[in-house]
Amino acid sequence: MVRKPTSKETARKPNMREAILAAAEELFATNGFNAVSVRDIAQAAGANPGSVTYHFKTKDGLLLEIYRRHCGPMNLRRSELLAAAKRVRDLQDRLEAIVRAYVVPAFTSGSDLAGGGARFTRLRAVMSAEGNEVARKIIAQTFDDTSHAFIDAIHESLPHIPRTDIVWRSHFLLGALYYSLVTPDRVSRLSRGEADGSDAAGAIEQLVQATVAAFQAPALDQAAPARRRPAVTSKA
Amino acid sequence: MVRKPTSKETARKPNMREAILAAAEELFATNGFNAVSVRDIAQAAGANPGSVTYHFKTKDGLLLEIYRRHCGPMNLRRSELLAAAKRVRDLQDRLEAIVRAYVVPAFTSGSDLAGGGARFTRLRAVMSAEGNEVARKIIAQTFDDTSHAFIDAIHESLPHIPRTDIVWRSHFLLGALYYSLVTPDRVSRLSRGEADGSDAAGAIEQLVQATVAAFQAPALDQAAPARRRPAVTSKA
DNA sequence: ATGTGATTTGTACTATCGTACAAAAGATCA
DNA sequence: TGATCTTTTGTACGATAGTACAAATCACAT
Repeated sequence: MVRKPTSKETARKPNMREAILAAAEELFATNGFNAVSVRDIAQAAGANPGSVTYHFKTKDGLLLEIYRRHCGPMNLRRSELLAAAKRVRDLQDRLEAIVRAYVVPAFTSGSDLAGGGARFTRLRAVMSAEGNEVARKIIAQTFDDTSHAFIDAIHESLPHIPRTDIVWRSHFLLGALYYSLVTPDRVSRLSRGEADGSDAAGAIEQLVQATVAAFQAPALDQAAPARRRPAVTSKA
Repeated sequence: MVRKPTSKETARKPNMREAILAAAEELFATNGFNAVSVRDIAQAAGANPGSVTYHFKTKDGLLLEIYRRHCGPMNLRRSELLAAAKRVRDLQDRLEAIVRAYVVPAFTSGSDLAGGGARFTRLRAVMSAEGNEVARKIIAQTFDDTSHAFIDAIHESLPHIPRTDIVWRSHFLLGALYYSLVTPDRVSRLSRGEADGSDAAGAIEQLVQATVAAFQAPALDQAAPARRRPAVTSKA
């Protein structure tokens, strides 16, 4: 023991496990689950392929651990922000605060790592699109409670809107949120450089503003029955 | 030539090529590109694996042909509906007609097959999420023109909203649209059976209603500067 | 210094992938 | 009917997938 830095929280703690998790998260979020091989992940993490098996047993196990790592903190943060939002007096402000409480944790860090929130949310978006079984199970049993809590809170702010409409609009919100993280470049392209799709703060403001308005739209049933003029059916 | 039914458009034309295209479309749209093997597709189409290679050379070629098959008709239909929508006098009605012109072809049949529009749109959603290269190229050079046309039309209906905001909100619309087709079961689940996420007509009405309201939301810059109270930052 | 448990490495196995290609089968027209 | 072109079949090849496992290495308390 000649002044060895105890290797705890001091100089470098390579911590292969963490490196693998981070690399897998990044690769899965950008390329999908099946397009990324265990060897790809190992290489990106500077690890040996066998090391992945050692720490996570299977590729599914690795994905599972990524979810476990993020779900708790993100839902906790959402709960905190939702509780705070519910205390807002003004009804309009409260609705905006609720939406913000839902959106912000998805874009920003869930716990420690910078941009981790956005990366994990993008991962969820991609897994959802691919119909990943592991993800589907976790999502349903981890996020549905949170989703219901938000839907209920929004419904309380908009009692005249049927719950069904609130559910649909919440669904649209999540879809818009996901898509913003999946292809931010499309926004930059279509705006001809005027907007930056990768700017999280800008995306949040735009999303919150648009979503609040969408929630406040009149309910479907009571939409002025005199002006039904869909103009939908063209000749095939 | 003894009255042979010329095999054109008559009795049965198995047309393996079409069967393979349909099977691939379905499988890609629900499982992603890499999760589906050429053998899976062949089996689902009742064809031989080698037959896929014969008709489409490569797996990428197969995906490419799926896009080629749908892009033209869908964009044509959108153009027709957009042109009709632009002729609507009332500004509010016109905006709704424009949004409808964008949404409806994505949910309904692009040309002949029932439900083909929704299936192809779901395919695009999944490919987009997976960052598929083949899809990315086609999308950018095939759909950006249409997107710009819609953005311009919407901007004309809402001249007081900056184009950047319109772009963002159009982006949210597409994200919501995609997500509705990717996980319709989530709507059914969260609404506790009150809504059916698989009901295309219902989804369209909800999406149009919510989106029109989102487009009509005040612009970001001029959002009453006195009421900035984000209530965002919690104690990490 | 040494023993012990945790981690990393290297390698190998089997399965499946996309694709190629020759042979069989089917269609078409003189 | 026989020749020719298109389509389908069957099989095979090299590459790569996920995972297992023994050996090597490391961390560290004694």
